[in-house]
Amino acid sequence: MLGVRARARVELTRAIVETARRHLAQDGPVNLSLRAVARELGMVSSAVYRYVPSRDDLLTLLIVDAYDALGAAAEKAEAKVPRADLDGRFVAVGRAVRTWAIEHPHEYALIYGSPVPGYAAPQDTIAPATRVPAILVGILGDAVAAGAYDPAVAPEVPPAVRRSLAPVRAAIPDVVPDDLVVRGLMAWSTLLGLVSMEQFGQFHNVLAEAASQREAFFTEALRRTSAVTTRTPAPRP
Amino acid sequence: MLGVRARARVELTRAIVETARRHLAQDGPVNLSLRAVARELGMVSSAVYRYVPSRDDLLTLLIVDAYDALGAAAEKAEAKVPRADLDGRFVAVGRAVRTWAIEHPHEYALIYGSPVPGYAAPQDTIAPATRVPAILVGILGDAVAAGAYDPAVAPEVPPAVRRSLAPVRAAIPDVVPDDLVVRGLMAWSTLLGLVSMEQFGQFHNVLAEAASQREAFFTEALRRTSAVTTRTPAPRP
DNA sequence: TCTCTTTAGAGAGCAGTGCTCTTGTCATGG
DNA sequence: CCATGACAAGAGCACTGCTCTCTAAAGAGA
Repeated sequence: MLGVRARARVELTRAIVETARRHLAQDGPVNLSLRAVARELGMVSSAVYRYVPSRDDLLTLLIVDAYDALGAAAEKAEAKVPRADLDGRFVAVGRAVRTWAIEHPHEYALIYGSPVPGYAAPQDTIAPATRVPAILVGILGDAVAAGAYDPAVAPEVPPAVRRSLAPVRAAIPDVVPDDLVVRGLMAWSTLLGLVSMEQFGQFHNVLAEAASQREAFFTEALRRTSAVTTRTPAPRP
Repeated sequence: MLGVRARARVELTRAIVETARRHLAQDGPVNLSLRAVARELGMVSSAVYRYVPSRDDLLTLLIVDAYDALGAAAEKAEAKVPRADLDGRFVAVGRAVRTWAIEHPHEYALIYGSPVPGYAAPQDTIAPATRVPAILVGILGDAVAAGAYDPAVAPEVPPAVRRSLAPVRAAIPDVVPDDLVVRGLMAWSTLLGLVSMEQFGQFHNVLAEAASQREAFFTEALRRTSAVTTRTPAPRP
Protein backbone atom coordinates (compact mmCIF):
# COMPACT_ATOMS: atom_id res chain seq x y z
CA MET A 1 0.00 0.00 0.00
CA LEU A 2 1.46 3.29 -1.09
CA GLY A 3 1.10 6.18 1.28
CA VAL A 4 0.08 9.66 0.30
CA ARG A 5 3.71 10.66 0.06
CA ALA A 6 4.71 7.81 -2.25
CA ARG A 7 1.76 8.47 -4.54
CA ALA A 8 2.60 12.14 -4.72
CA ARG A 9 6.16 11.20 -5.52
CA VAL A 10 5.41 9.10 -8.59
CA GLU A 11 2.84 11.66 -9.67
CA LEU A 12 5.30 14.54 -9.44
CA THR A 13 8.04 12.57 -11.16
CA ARG A 14 5.63 11.89 -13.99
CA ALA A 15 4.72 15.58 -14.14
CA ILE A 16 8.39 16.57 -14.29
CA VAL A 17 9.16 14.17 -17.13
CA GLU A 18 5.99 15.22 -18.92
CA THR A 19 6.83 18.91 -18.69
CA ALA A 20 10.41 18.23 -19.68
CA ARG A 21 9.20 16.35 -22.74
CA ARG A 22 7.13 19.33 -23.81
CA HIS A 23 10.05 21.67 -23.32
CA LEU A 24 12.30 19.29 -25.24
CA ALA A 25 9.86 19.15 -28.13
CA GLN A 26 9.73 22.93 -28.26
CA ASP A 27 13.28 24.06 -27.53
CA GLY A 28 15.49 21.06 -28.22
CA PRO A 29 17.77 19.05 -25.96
CA VAL A 30 20.42 21.75 -25.62
CA ASN A 31 17.96 24.31 -24.32
CA LEU A 32 16.21 21.98 -21.92
CA SER A 33 16.40 23.79 -18.61
CA LEU A 34 15.74 22.08 -15.32
CA ARG A 35 14.98 25.43 -13.81
CA ALA A 36 12.41 26.21 -16.47
CA VAL A 37 10.69 22.90 -15.85
CA ALA A 38 10.64 23.61 -12.13
CA ARG A 39 9.29 27.09 -12.75
CA GLU A 40 6.42 25.80 -14.82
CA LEU A 41 5.56 23.30 -12.12
CA GLY A 42 5.52 26.08 -9.54
CA MET A 43 8.41 24.78 -7.55
CA VAL A 44 11.92 25.92 -6.93
CA SER A 45 14.79 24.39 -8.87
CA SER A 46 16.38 22.64 -5.92
CA ALA A 47 13.16 20.76 -5.24
CA VAL A 48 13.35 19.02 -8.61
CA TYR A 49 16.60 17.41 -7.53
CA ARG A 50 14.61 15.38 -5.03
CA TYR A 51 13.07 13.56 -7.99
CA VAL A 52 15.71 13.70 -10.70
CA PRO A 53 19.40 13.30 -9.88
CA SER A 54 20.62 15.63 -12.60
CA ARG A 55 19.79 17.20 -15.92
CA ASP A 56 21.51 14.39 -17.78
CA ASP A 57 19.41 11.81 -15.99
CA LEU A 58 16.31 13.71 -16.98
CA LEU A 59 17.50 13.59 -20.57
CA THR A 60 18.07 9.86 -20.23
CA LEU A 61 14.45 9.43 -19.18
CA LEU A 62 13.41 11.37 -22.25
CA ILE A 63 15.65 9.23 -24.43
CA VAL A 64 13.96 6.09 -23.18
CA ASP A 65 10.56 7.67 -23.81
CA ALA A 66 11.57 8.67 -27.32
CA TYR A 67 12.84 5.22 -28.21
CA ASP A 68 9.62 3.74 -26.94
CA ALA A 69 7.41 6.15 -28.82
CA LEU A 70 9.31 5.58 -32.04
CA GLY A 71 9.23 1.82 -31.52
CA ALA A 72 5.50 1.89 -30.93
CA ALA A 73 4.89 3.96 -34.06
CA ALA A 74 7.00 1.63 -36.19
CA GLU A 75 5.38 -1.50 -34.79
CA LYS A 76 1.92 -0.12 -35.39
CA ALA A 77 2.70 0.76 -39.00
CA GLU A 78 4.29 -2.58 -39.72
CA ALA A 79 1.41 -4.53 -38.18
CA LYS A 80 -0.99 -3.12 -40.77
CA VAL A 81 0.87 -4.71 -43.66
CA PRO A 82 0.24 -8.37 -44.60
CA ARG A 83 3.12 -10.45 -43.33
CA ALA A 84 3.76 -11.92 -46.78
CA ASP A 85 4.53 -8.45 -48.16
CA LEU A 86 8.15 -8.18 -47.05
CA ASP A 87 8.92 -5.04 -49.04
CA GLY A 88 5.71 -3.44 -47.83
CA ARG A 89 6.64 -4.14 -44.24
CA PHE A 90 10.11 -2.65 -44.60
CA VAL A 91 8.78 0.41 -46.39
CA ALA A 92 6.11 0.82 -43.73
CA VAL A 93 8.71 0.76 -40.96
CA GLY A 94 10.89 3.23 -42.81
CA ARG A 95 8.05 5.61 -43.47
CA ALA A 96 6.90 5.38 -39.87
CA VAL A 97 10.38 6.25 -38.65
CA ARG A 98 10.58 9.20 -40.99
CA THR A 99 7.10 10.45 -40.14
CA TRP A 100 7.82 10.21 -36.43
CA ALA A 101 11.09 12.06 -36.95
CA ILE A 102 9.33 14.86 -38.80
CA GLU A 103 6.71 15.13 -36.09
CA HIS A 104 9.24 14.93 -33.25
CA PRO A 105 12.43 16.47 -34.63
CA HIS A 106 14.04 17.21 -31.29
CA GLU A 107 13.25 13.79 -29.89
CA TYR A 108 14.71 12.24 -33.01
CA ALA A 109 17.83 14.37 -32.68
CA LEU A 110 18.06 13.32 -29.06
CA ILE A 111 18.23 9.61 -29.84
CA TYR A 112 19.89 9.50 -33.26
CA GLY A 113 21.80 12.78 -33.34
CA SER A 114 25.05 13.61 -31.65
CA PRO A 115 24.99 12.39 -28.06
CA VAL A 116 24.52 15.44 -25.83
CA PRO A 117 25.17 14.02 -22.32
CA GLY A 118 28.50 12.66 -21.11
CA TYR A 119 28.83 10.45 -24.16
CA ALA A 120 28.14 7.21 -22.25
CA ALA A 121 24.76 5.80 -23.20
CA PRO A 122 23.27 4.50 -19.97
CA GLN A 123 22.25 0.87 -19.70
CA ASP A 124 18.56 1.81 -19.48
CA THR A 125 18.48 3.04 -23.05
CA ILE A 126 19.80 -0.01 -24.88
CA ALA A 127 16.69 -2.14 -24.44
CA PRO A 128 14.14 0.35 -25.85
CA ALA A 129 16.63 1.24 -28.57
CA THR A 130 16.34 -2.26 -30.02
CA ARG A 131 12.62 -2.03 -30.68
CA VAL A 132 12.75 -0.85 -34.29
CA PRO A 133 15.74 -3.04 -35.23
CA ALA A 134 13.81 -5.98 -33.79
CA ILE A 135 11.08 -5.41 -36.36
CA LEU A 136 13.65 -5.46 -39.13
CA VAL A 137 15.13 -8.69 -37.79
CA GLY A 138 11.65 -10.16 -37.94
CA ILE A 139 11.40 -9.23 -41.60
CA LEU A 140 14.77 -10.81 -42.29
CA GLY A 141 13.66 -14.03 -40.62
CA ASP A 142 10.43 -14.09 -42.61
CA ALA A 143 12.40 -13.50 -45.82
CA VAL A 144 14.23 -16.73 -45.14
CA ALA A 145 11.09 -18.56 -44.04
CA ALA A 146 9.15 -17.47 -47.12
CA GLY A 147 11.97 -18.41 -49.46
CA ALA A 148 12.47 -14.90 -50.82
CA TYR A 149 15.97 -15.19 -49.50
CA ASP A 150 17.50 -18.62 -50.03
CA PRO A 151 20.23 -19.33 -47.44
CA ALA A 152 21.50 -22.22 -49.58
CA VAL A 153 22.91 -19.83 -52.16
CA ALA A 154 23.90 -17.19 -49.62
CA PRO A 155 27.46 -16.05 -50.23
CA GLU A 156 29.99 -16.58 -47.48
CA VAL A 157 31.02 -13.50 -45.59
CA PRO A 158 34.75 -12.85 -45.04
CA PRO A 159 35.92 -14.17 -41.66
CA ALA A 160 36.84 -10.76 -40.28
CA VAL A 161 33.39 -9.44 -41.14
CA ARG A 162 31.81 -12.52 -39.62
CA ARG A 163 33.65 -11.88 -36.37
CA SER A 164 32.52 -8.27 -36.35
CA LEU A 165 28.92 -9.47 -36.28
CA ALA A 166 29.35 -11.49 -33.10
CA PRO A 167 27.35 -9.27 -30.72
CA VAL A 168 24.33 -8.83 -32.96
CA ARG A 169 24.29 -12.51 -33.90
CA ALA A 170 23.17 -13.28 -30.37
CA ALA A 171 19.91 -11.46 -31.07
CA ILE A 172 19.22 -12.91 -34.51
CA PRO A 173 17.94 -16.43 -35.23
CA ASP A 174 20.51 -18.78 -36.76
CA VAL A 175 18.42 -19.36 -39.86
CA VAL A 176 19.35 -15.83 -40.92
CA PRO A 177 22.80 -16.19 -42.49
CA ASP A 178 25.61 -13.70 -41.94
CA ASP A 179 25.20 -12.30 -45.42
CA LEU A 180 21.64 -11.33 -44.64
CA VAL A 181 22.69 -9.83 -41.32
CA VAL A 182 25.11 -7.57 -43.16
CA ARG A 183 22.38 -6.59 -45.58
CA GLY A 184 20.05 -5.86 -42.70
CA LEU A 185 22.58 -3.62 -40.98
CA MET A 186 23.17 -1.80 -44.23
CA ALA A 187 19.44 -1.32 -44.75
CA TRP A 188 19.07 0.02 -41.22
CA SER A 189 22.00 2.37 -41.80
CA THR A 190 20.53 3.58 -45.06
CA LEU A 191 17.19 4.19 -43.41
CA LEU A 192 18.66 6.17 -40.53
CA GLY A 193 21.04 7.92 -42.90
CA LEU A 194 18.21 9.11 -45.10
CA VAL A 195 16.09 10.30 -42.18
CA SER A 196 19.01 11.96 -40.42
CA MET A 197 20.21 13.74 -43.52
CA GLU A 198 16.76 15.10 -44.17
CA GLN A 199 16.23 15.96 -40.53
CA PHE A 200 19.60 17.64 -40.07
CA GLY A 201 19.32 19.72 -43.22
CA GLN A 202 21.74 17.78 -45.40
CA PHE A 203 19.23 17.62 -48.24
CA HIS A 204 18.86 21.38 -48.59
CA ASN A 205 19.56 22.37 -52.17
CA VAL A 206 19.63 18.68 -53.01
CA LEU A 207 16.04 17.53 -52.84
CA ALA A 208 12.95 19.61 -53.50
CA GLU A 209 11.43 20.95 -50.32
CA ALA A 210 7.82 20.04 -51.05
CA ALA A 211 6.56 17.36 -48.70
CA SER A 212 5.05 15.25 -51.47
CA GLN A 213 8.30 15.14 -53.43
CA ARG A 214 10.37 14.43 -50.37
CA GLU A 215 8.04 11.57 -49.59
CA ALA A 216 8.22 10.24 -53.14
CA PHE A 217 11.99 10.17 -53.05
CA PHE A 218 12.07 8.60 -49.64
CA THR A 219 9.61 5.87 -50.53
CA GLU A 220 11.51 5.10 -53.71
CA ALA A 221 14.75 4.83 -51.76
CA LEU A 222 13.10 2.52 -49.25
CA ARG A 223 11.73 0.27 -51.99
CA ARG A 224 15.12 -0.01 -53.59
CA THR A 225 16.76 -0.70 -50.26
CA SER A 226 14.28 -3.43 -49.51
CA ALA A 227 14.85 -4.95 -52.94
CA VAL A 228 18.58 -5.36 -52.40
CA THR A 229 18.12 -6.62 -48.87
CA THR A 230 15.56 -9.41 -48.71
CA ARG A 231 15.94 -10.86 -52.20
CA THR A 232 18.48 -13.59 -52.86
CA PRO A 233 20.28 -12.38 -56.01
CA ALA A 234 23.30 -11.30 -54.10
CA PRO A 235 24.93 -7.92 -54.55
CA ARG A 236 28.49 -9.23 -54.44
CA PRO A 237 31.41 -7.39 -55.97
CA MET B 1 48.89 47.98 -47.55
CA LEU B 2 47.61 46.71 -44.28
CA GLY B 3 48.43 48.75 -41.23
CA VAL B 4 49.61 47.35 -37.94
CA ARG B 5 46.08 47.35 -36.65
CA ALA B 6 44.61 45.47 -39.59
CA ARG B 7 47.33 42.85 -39.43
CA ALA B 8 46.77 42.37 -35.73
CA ARG B 9 43.09 41.99 -36.44
CA VAL B 10 43.35 39.10 -38.89
CA GLU B 11 46.00 37.52 -36.70
CA LEU B 12 43.82 37.66 -33.61
CA THR B 13 40.78 36.40 -35.49
CA ARG B 14 42.84 33.46 -36.65
CA ALA B 15 44.02 32.83 -33.10
CA ILE B 16 40.47 32.90 -31.80
CA VAL B 17 39.24 30.39 -34.38
CA GLU B 18 42.30 28.23 -33.81
CA THR B 19 41.81 28.15 -30.06
CA ALA B 20 38.11 27.54 -30.49
CA ARG B 21 38.86 24.60 -32.76
CA ARG B 22 41.06 23.05 -30.10
CA HIS B 23 38.42 23.54 -27.47
CA LEU B 24 35.81 22.07 -29.80
CA ALA B 25 37.94 19.01 -30.46
CA GLN B 26 38.39 18.48 -26.75
CA ASP B 27 35.04 19.38 -25.21
CA GLY B 28 32.52 19.19 -28.03
CA PRO B 29 30.30 21.85 -29.56
CA VAL B 30 27.95 22.14 -26.59
CA ASN B 31 30.75 22.94 -24.18
CA LEU B 32 32.49 25.42 -26.44
CA SER B 33 32.75 28.53 -24.31
CA LEU B 34 33.57 31.90 -25.74
CA ARG B 35 34.75 32.98 -22.33
CA ALA B 36 37.12 30.05 -22.06
CA VAL B 37 38.59 30.88 -25.45
CA ALA B 38 39.06 34.48 -24.39
CA ARG B 39 40.63 33.38 -21.12
CA GLU B 40 43.17 31.20 -22.89
CA LEU B 41 44.06 34.08 -25.18
CA GLY B 42 44.57 36.34 -22.17
CA MET B 43 41.79 38.72 -23.01
CA VAL B 44 38.46 39.50 -21.48
CA SER B 45 35.30 37.97 -22.93
CA SER B 46 33.86 41.21 -24.21
CA ALA B 47 36.95 41.81 -26.32
CA VAL B 48 36.28 38.69 -28.35
CA TYR B 49 33.05 40.21 -29.55
CA ARG B 50 35.11 42.72 -31.54
CA TYR B 51 36.17 39.83 -33.74
CA VAL B 52 33.32 37.35 -33.61
CA PRO B 53 29.70 38.53 -33.57
CA SER B 54 28.44 35.69 -31.41
CA ARG B 55 29.08 32.16 -30.25
CA ASP B 56 26.95 30.75 -33.05
CA ASP B 57 28.97 32.62 -35.64
CA LEU B 58 32.11 31.17 -34.15
CA LEU B 59 30.58 27.73 -34.50
CA THR B 60 29.72 28.51 -38.10
CA LEU B 61 33.37 29.28 -38.79
CA LEU B 62 34.29 25.95 -37.26
CA ILE B 63 31.65 24.21 -39.37
CA VAL B 64 33.18 25.62 -42.53
CA ASP B 65 36.62 24.53 -41.36
CA ALA B 66 35.38 21.04 -40.59
CA TYR B 67 33.72 20.62 -43.99
CA ASP B 68 36.91 21.75 -45.65
CA ALA B 69 39.12 19.44 -43.64
CA LEU B 70 36.88 16.48 -44.34
CA GLY B 71 36.67 17.36 -48.01
CA ALA B 72 40.44 17.63 -48.27
CA ALA B 73 40.92 14.25 -46.58
CA ALA B 74 38.41 12.58 -48.88
CA GLU B 75 39.88 14.15 -52.00
CA LYS B 76 43.37 13.10 -51.03
CA ALA B 77 42.32 9.51 -50.42
CA GLU B 78 40.38 9.28 -53.67
CA ALA B 79 43.20 10.74 -55.71
CA LYS B 80 45.45 7.82 -54.79
CA VAL B 81 43.19 5.28 -56.47
CA PRO B 82 43.41 4.68 -60.24
CA ARG B 83 40.50 6.40 -61.90
CA ALA B 84 39.39 3.20 -63.62
CA ASP B 85 38.80 1.53 -60.25
CA LEU B 86 35.35 2.93 -59.51
CA ASP B 87 34.67 0.71 -56.52
CA GLY B 88 38.10 1.44 -55.14
CA ARG B 89 37.48 5.16 -55.39
CA PHE B 90 34.14 4.95 -53.62
CA VAL B 91 35.54 2.75 -50.88
CA ALA B 92 38.49 5.12 -50.48
CA VAL B 93 36.18 8.08 -50.02
CA GLY B 94 34.06 6.18 -47.54
CA ARG B 95 37.02 5.03 -45.52
CA ALA B 96 38.48 8.52 -45.53
CA VAL B 97 35.23 9.96 -44.20
CA ARG B 98 35.08 7.34 -41.48
CA THR B 99 38.72 7.77 -40.51
CA TRP B 100 38.35 11.51 -40.33
CA ALA B 101 35.21 11.10 -38.21
CA ILE B 102 37.03 8.82 -35.80
CA GLU B 103 39.91 11.24 -35.52
CA HIS B 104 37.66 14.30 -35.19
CA PRO B 105 34.51 13.05 -33.49
CA HIS B 106 33.30 16.43 -32.28
CA GLU B 107 33.93 18.10 -35.61
CA TYR B 108 32.03 15.30 -37.31
CA ALA B 109 29.16 15.68 -34.86
CA LEU B 110 29.19 19.39 -35.53
CA ILE B 111 28.61 19.02 -39.26
CA TYR B 112 26.61 15.79 -39.54
CA GLY B 113 25.02 15.53 -36.11
CA SER B 114 22.03 17.40 -34.80
CA PRO B 115 22.32 21.09 -35.68
CA VAL B 116 23.26 22.95 -32.51
CA PRO B 117 22.78 26.63 -33.48
CA GLY B 118 19.49 28.25 -34.41
CA TYR B 119 18.67 25.48 -36.89
CA ALA B 120 19.27 27.64 -39.96
CA ALA B 121 22.41 26.53 -41.78
CA PRO B 122 24.10 29.76 -42.88
CA GLN B 123 24.83 30.32 -46.54
CA ASP B 124 28.59 30.12 -45.96
CA THR B 125 28.43 26.45 -45.10
CA ILE B 126 26.68 25.06 -48.16
CA ALA B 127 29.61 25.46 -50.53
CA PRO B 128 32.23 23.59 -48.46
CA ALA B 129 29.58 21.00 -47.61
CA THR B 130 29.41 19.91 -51.23
CA ARG B 131 33.06 18.90 -51.44
CA VAL B 132 32.67 15.23 -50.60
CA PRO B 133 29.43 14.77 -52.55
CA ALA B 134 31.22 16.34 -55.52
CA ILE B 135 33.72 13.49 -55.46
CA LEU B 136 30.91 10.97 -55.54
CA VAL B 137 29.29 12.77 -58.45
CA GLY B 138 32.59 12.46 -60.28
CA ILE B 139 32.55 8.71 -59.71
CA LEU B 140 29.00 8.49 -61.03
CA GLY B 141 29.99 10.38 -64.16
CA ASP B 142 32.98 8.13 -64.71
CA ALA B 143 30.79 5.07 -64.26
CA VAL B 144 28.74 6.24 -67.21
CA ALA B 145 31.81 7.23 -69.23
CA ALA B 146 33.52 3.90 -68.64
CA GLY B 147 30.40 1.95 -69.51
CA ALA B 148 30.10 0.27 -66.12
CA TYR B 149 26.72 1.89 -65.94
CA ASP B 150 24.85 1.86 -69.23
CA PRO B 151 22.34 4.74 -69.43
CA ALA B 152 20.63 3.02 -72.36
CA VAL B 153 19.18 0.35 -70.10
CA ALA B 154 18.69 2.66 -67.14
CA PRO B 155 15.19 2.27 -65.72
CA GLU B 156 12.90 5.26 -65.75
CA VAL B 157 12.34 6.91 -62.42
CA PRO B 158 8.75 7.71 -61.36
CA PRO B 159 7.82 11.32 -62.23
CA ALA B 160 7.32 12.40 -58.63
CA VAL B 161 10.78 11.12 -57.75
CA ARG B 162 12.23 12.79 -60.80
CA ARG B 163 10.77 16.11 -59.70
CA SER B 164 12.22 15.68 -56.22
CA LEU B 165 15.69 15.57 -57.75
CA ALA B 166 15.38 18.96 -59.43
CA PRO B 167 17.80 20.91 -57.18
CA VAL B 168 20.61 18.36 -57.25
CA ARG B 169 20.23 17.83 -60.99
CA ALA B 170 21.62 21.29 -61.51
CA ALA B 171 24.96 20.12 -60.11
CA ILE B 172 25.16 16.79 -61.93
CA PRO B 173 26.04 16.33 -65.61
CA ASP B 174 23.15 15.31 -67.84
CA VAL B 175 24.86 12.10 -68.90
CA VAL B 176 24.14 10.76 -65.44
CA PRO B 177 20.54 9.55 -65.58
CA ASP B 178 18.04 10.08 -62.80
CA ASP B 179 18.25 6.46 -61.79
CA LEU B 180 21.93 6.83 -61.09
CA VAL B 181 21.35 10.05 -59.17
CA VAL B 182 18.96 8.20 -56.88
CA ARG B 183 21.53 5.47 -56.41
CA GLY B 184 24.19 8.02 -55.64
CA LEU B 185 22.04 9.73 -53.02
CA MET B 186 21.31 6.39 -51.46
CA ALA B 187 24.99 5.49 -51.40
CA TRP B 188 25.83 8.80 -49.77
CA SER B 189 23.07 8.26 -47.22
CA THR B 190 24.32 4.76 -46.49
CA LEU B 191 27.84 6.05 -46.04
CA LEU B 192 26.85 8.82 -43.66
CA GLY B 193 24.40 6.50 -41.93
CA LEU B 194 27.11 3.96 -41.23
CA VAL B 195 29.59 6.53 -39.98
CA SER B 196 27.02 8.38 -37.88
CA MET B 197 25.69 5.22 -36.29
CA GLU B 198 29.15 4.12 -35.33
CA GLN B 199 30.10 7.60 -34.19
CA PHE B 200 26.97 8.17 -32.15
CA GLY B 201 27.14 4.81 -30.42
CA GLN B 202 24.34 3.08 -32.31
CA PHE B 203 26.53 0.05 -32.99
CA HIS B 204 27.20 -0.72 -29.33
CA ASN B 205 26.24 -4.31 -28.61
CA VAL B 206 25.75 -4.74 -32.34
CA LEU B 207 29.23 -4.79 -33.82
CA ALA B 208 32.41 -5.92 -32.11
CA GLU B 209 34.33 -3.03 -30.64
CA ALA B 210 37.77 -3.98 -31.96
CA ALA B 211 39.02 -1.50 -34.53
CA SER B 212 40.06 -4.16 -37.01
CA GLN B 213 36.63 -5.81 -36.99
CA ARG B 214 34.83 -2.51 -37.22
CA GLU B 215 36.95 -1.65 -40.20
CA ALA B 216 36.33 -5.02 -41.83
CA PHE B 217 32.58 -4.58 -41.53
CA PHE B 218 32.69 -1.03 -42.75
CA THR B 219 34.81 -1.85 -45.79
CA GLU B 220 32.54 -4.76 -46.67
CA ALA B 221 29.50 -2.51 -46.43
CA LEU B 222 31.18 0.08 -48.64
CA ARG B 223 32.08 -2.53 -51.25
CA ARG B 224 28.52 -3.79 -51.35
CA THR B 225 27.17 -0.27 -51.56
CA SER B 226 29.45 0.54 -54.45
CA ALA B 227 28.43 -2.66 -56.19
CA VAL B 228 24.74 -1.77 -56.18
CA THR B 229 25.43 1.83 -57.16
CA THR B 230 27.72 2.04 -60.16
CA ARG B 231 26.86 -1.24 -61.88
CA THR B 232 24.05 -1.37 -64.43
CA PRO B 233 22.08 -4.48 -63.36
CA ALA B 234 19.37 -2.46 -61.80
CA PRO B 235 18.01 -3.11 -58.33
CA ARG B 236 14.39 -2.60 -59.25
CA PRO B 237 11.53 -4.13 -57.27
C1' DT C 1 -1.20 8.93 21.03
C1' DC C 2 3.17 10.79 21.23
C1' DT C 3 7.85 10.99 19.93
C1' DC C 4 11.56 10.44 16.41
C1' DT C 5 13.28 9.81 11.96
C1' DT C 6 12.79 10.52 7.20
C1' DT C 7 11.53 13.36 3.46
C1' DA C 8 9.77 17.44 0.74
C1' DG C 9 10.29 21.98 -0.27
C1' DA C 10 12.28 26.74 0.00
C1' DG C 11 15.98 29.86 -0.18
C1' DA C 12 20.62 31.36 -0.54
C1' DG C 13 24.71 30.79 -2.79
C1' DC C 14 28.64 29.27 -6.00
C1' DA C 15 30.67 28.98 -10.37
C1' DG C 16 29.84 29.27 -14.79
C1' DT C 17 27.59 30.93 -19.38
C1' DG C 18 26.30 34.56 -23.54
C1' DC C 19 25.98 39.11 -24.30
C1' DT C 20 25.61 44.43 -23.65
C1' DC C 21 27.01 48.84 -22.19
C1' DT C 22 30.16 52.28 -20.56
C1' DT C 23 34.73 54.07 -19.94
C1' DG C 24 39.25 55.04 -20.82
C1' DT C 25 43.24 54.45 -24.21
C1' DC C 26 45.65 54.27 -28.32
C1' DA C 27 46.62 53.98 -33.61
C1' DT C 28 45.17 55.85 -37.89
C1' DG C 29 43.59 59.15 -41.62
C1' DG C 30 42.66 63.89 -42.76
C1' DC D 1 48.57 67.87 -35.00
C1' DC D 2 44.22 66.52 -33.92
C1' DA D 3 39.75 64.39 -34.26
C1' DT D 4 37.85 59.97 -35.29
C1' DG D 5 37.66 55.54 -35.07
C1' DA D 6 38.94 50.92 -33.31
C1' DC D 7 40.05 48.50 -29.23
C1' DA D 8 40.46 46.42 -24.59
C1' DA D 9 38.72 46.26 -20.08
C1' DG D 10 35.33 46.02 -16.51
C1' DA D 11 30.87 45.95 -14.60
C1' DG D 12 26.55 44.13 -15.03
C1' DC D 13 22.24 41.43 -16.50
C1' DA D 14 19.84 37.31 -16.95
C1' DC D 15 20.40 32.80 -17.16
C1' DT D 16 22.22 27.89 -16.23
C1' DG D 17 23.36 23.32 -13.15
C1' DC D 18 24.04 22.09 -8.75
C1' DT D 19 24.94 22.13 -3.47
C1' DC D 20 24.10 23.52 0.92
C1' DT D 21 21.24 24.69 5.03
C1' DC D 22 17.00 25.25 7.20
C1' DT D 23 11.96 24.56 8.21
C1' DA D 24 7.78 22.00 7.95
C1' DA D 25 5.29 18.01 7.22
C1' DA D 26 4.57 13.01 6.79
C1' DG D 27 5.62 8.18 8.30
C1' DA D 28 6.80 4.71 11.60
C1' DG D 29 7.60 2.72 16.21
C1' DA D 30 6.76 2.57 21.34
